[in-house]
Formats: sequence, structure tokens, C-alpha cells
Amino acid sequence: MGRGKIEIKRIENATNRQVTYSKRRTGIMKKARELTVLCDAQVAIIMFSSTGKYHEFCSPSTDIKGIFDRYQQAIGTSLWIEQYENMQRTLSHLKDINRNLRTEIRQRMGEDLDGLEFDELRGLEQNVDAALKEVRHRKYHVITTQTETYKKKVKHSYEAYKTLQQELGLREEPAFGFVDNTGGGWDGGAGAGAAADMFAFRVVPSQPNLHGMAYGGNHDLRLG
Amino acid sequence: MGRGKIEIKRIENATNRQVTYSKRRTGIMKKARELTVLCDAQVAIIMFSSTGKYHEFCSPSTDIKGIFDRYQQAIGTSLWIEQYENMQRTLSHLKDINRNLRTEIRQRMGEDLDGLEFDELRGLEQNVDAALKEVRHRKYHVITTQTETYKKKVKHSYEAYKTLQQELGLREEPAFGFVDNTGGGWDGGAGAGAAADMFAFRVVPSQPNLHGMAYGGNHDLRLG
DNA sequence: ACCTATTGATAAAT
DNA sequence: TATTTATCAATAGGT
Repeated sequence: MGRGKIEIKRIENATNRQVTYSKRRTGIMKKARELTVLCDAQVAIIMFSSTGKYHEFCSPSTDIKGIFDRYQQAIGTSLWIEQYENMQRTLSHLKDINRNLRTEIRQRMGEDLDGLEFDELRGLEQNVDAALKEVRHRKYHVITTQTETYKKKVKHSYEAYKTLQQELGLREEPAFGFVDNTGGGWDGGAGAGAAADMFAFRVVPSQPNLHGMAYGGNHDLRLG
Repeated sequence: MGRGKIEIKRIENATNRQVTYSKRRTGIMKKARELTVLCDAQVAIIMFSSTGKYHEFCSPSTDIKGIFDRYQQAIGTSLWIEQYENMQRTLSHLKDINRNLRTEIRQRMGEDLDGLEFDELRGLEQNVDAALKEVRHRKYHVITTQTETYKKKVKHSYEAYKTLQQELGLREEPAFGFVDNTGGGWDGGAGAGAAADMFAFRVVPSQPNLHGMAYGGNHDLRLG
């Protein structure tokens, strides 16, 4: 139908494709409308062109949602309600897990222990005790490594200083001393007093906030 | 197009209507299929005849649900998508929170400490230390209370025994002794040896499982 | 279902 | 994008 028959395969010329789409779309819509009237049928059509534009047709007695609802009834299985309910289940499961995790954290913080049996308390104690040892060990490792690093920096700087002094042939007493008796205190020159603070243990626990998480479970769980 | 043109109005003859519906339906489906191929478009058609039978067409690259989801996005006013996406957001938010909670628990167990600064380690240590004190305190409280309860039970039982003995006018030496030197061992009569185990501290931590949760974060988070 | 006269749709040109 | 028109496609009514 036209000045020549065409093969039913993708039209490569984008302009032609667009024109053909427009004409044939109109044709299908017209056919659908006629079918609706002639045969007392309900028809819904949704079309997307290759450029992303959408067009729709729907019998006047209803609307797209009506047709789709009827369609879902017809095929029995609901397309959306199913996964919707799946998500509901997943959500409540996640909430349960979340609640349990919070409970575990609170108990690991020494709160909410009233419901625990003696056996559970004993297990928790041993677990927390072991964790404390791990944390202390790690802390010791970190501070030791850091101290070693500082010592090396100081040493290297001192040697560089001496080398420079010798190269310049200078013999004056240095105006400041490189002495390796602080166990720290070298921060690259921007303020030698900062590192000493690392040895000051706070007496009052400060609710540390690791990785942006507030210990104590203030994560917002309220769901809209 | 036919042996004579017809008016576009409802066909009153039911047989003719059904025949025409069948023919034209096939025609529309064919047109839709051609449009899909020729113009690289996506088309979805749902039709209901006046007798209630339904037929559908959908471009092979997708399905009815896919087209409808895209349609809802296109028109903006989503009938289902909106709450659906809300749930998606809530879900991923919950997953994030759960991941953070797990991280916190692991760190409270002395694992995954590599990423922590010294300050954070110090805070964590103090926090865990305080928690350990709380747990120990609670454990002590529980065992003390329990011991007191057992003592009282033993005492009451002994008194009841004595009273009964006097009322019966019996004078025999008791066949078993109520002696208060165990510090426990009274479990209501179902097995007096069980409570003694409460004082046996396990040397190897046993991964206690509080409230059905396995310490160590094995909660299943995989989502379908 | 099939046939076919006839109307309808549309490809290409403008 | 709209119109034109030659041509092909769909289909109404009959079998």
C-alpha cells in the first residue's frame, strides 16, 4: 500500500522511520477507535517511538488504568502487587534484622541486660572481654607503629641537618636541638606539641563515633 | 475496504460483530507488529471483546509490565511507581543502616579495626571497657539474686519438711539432708546437679547467641 | 475458513 | 509537517 511495497524490516533512514511511525501510528489509532465502536470492545494501546516519545489510545468508556486492572484480573496473576508484596516482606524482614542488630549492640554496650539469663550474660562477658583485648592490642599496635615512624622521621631529619651543616662547613652550635627523647612529638613541623596528646587518655568515655555512626543507635529508622 | 463501506457504529448483529472483531483485531495486531519492526518502536495493546475475551500484543523486546512501567514514568503521574520507588529508597536506606550496624558490631567484637585511627580506637576501647563492667555487674547481680532465691527455697523446703515431720509425729532421721552448703543446686527437684554448672566458666568463648541472634553477623541479608 | 470486489492505508514525492 | 496520488493491504459480505 503505497507507491511500492516495502519489506517489513527496520527502516534505516531516521527521517523515513519517523515519518512512517507517525503515519502508521495514526492508522493503528484509527483502527483501534473503529474496533471500539464497531465491536463494542475495550482497547488500550501504549506506544513508544524509537525517539522515546509516547502515545496512547484508550476506549472512551474507560482509561488505561481501568484496562490494566481488568487485564490483571483476566490473567489472574497481578503484575505489580506481587513484587509489591515481596518488597513489603523484604522490608519487614530488614526491619527485624535491624532491631536485632540494635539489641545486640545495646547489649554489647552493657544496656538492656535485664532479659538475659546467666548463661547468656556469661557468654556476652567473655565475648566483650575478648573484644576488649583485641581493641587494646590493635591500639597498642597503632601507637607503636606511629611512634616508630616519628622516631625515624626525627632521625632522618637530624641526619639531613648534620649533612647540610657539614656541606656548608658551618661549625656553630645549632639554634635548636634534634633530640630523640620524646617518643613522639614530630608532626612534620606544623606543631610539635600535637602528638603528645595521643598519650592523654580521656577519663570520661566520649561516645566515639566510628565511620560516621553514633554508638548508641541513633540511626533514623522512621519510615515514611 | 470490503464489498461495500460500512458506517463506523456498533454492529448490532452479534455474529457479524464477533467476526468483524476477530478480523480487525488480527489486522491491528499485524499493524502493531509491523510498526515495531519498521520503526523500532515499543507497542503494547490490550483488547477486550464485547464477550469479555481478552487479547494482547507486545513488542518482543519487552513485556506488558515493562511498557506500562515506562508509560507511568513518561506521564509522570504514576499510579504504582511512586510508592514502589519510595519502598525502593526505604529498602536501600535500611540496607545501608544494617551494613553500618554490622560494622559497628564487628568493631565491638574486635574485628575490622584496621581502618580506625588511634583516637577512634581509644574511644572504642573505653566504650567496650565500660560495657564489660556493666555486663560483669549485671552477671554478678543475677547470680547473687539467684543464689539468694535458692537459699530461700531450700530454707522454706526444710521448714516445710520439719513442720510436716512434726505434724506426723515422726521422729526418724531424714533419709536425705537439707544442707545449705552448695550455694545453688536447687532447681525445683528436676535434677539437682544442673545448677552447679552455672559456676563453671567456659575457657573458650562460645559465640553466645542472644535472642536467637548469632554474634558475628550472620543475619541473612540477601534479597531476592 | 476462504474468496474477492471494494474500500482503506500509506510510501514516496512535493 | 501536510498534501497528493499511485499502489498495495485490509476487509465486508458472500460462500
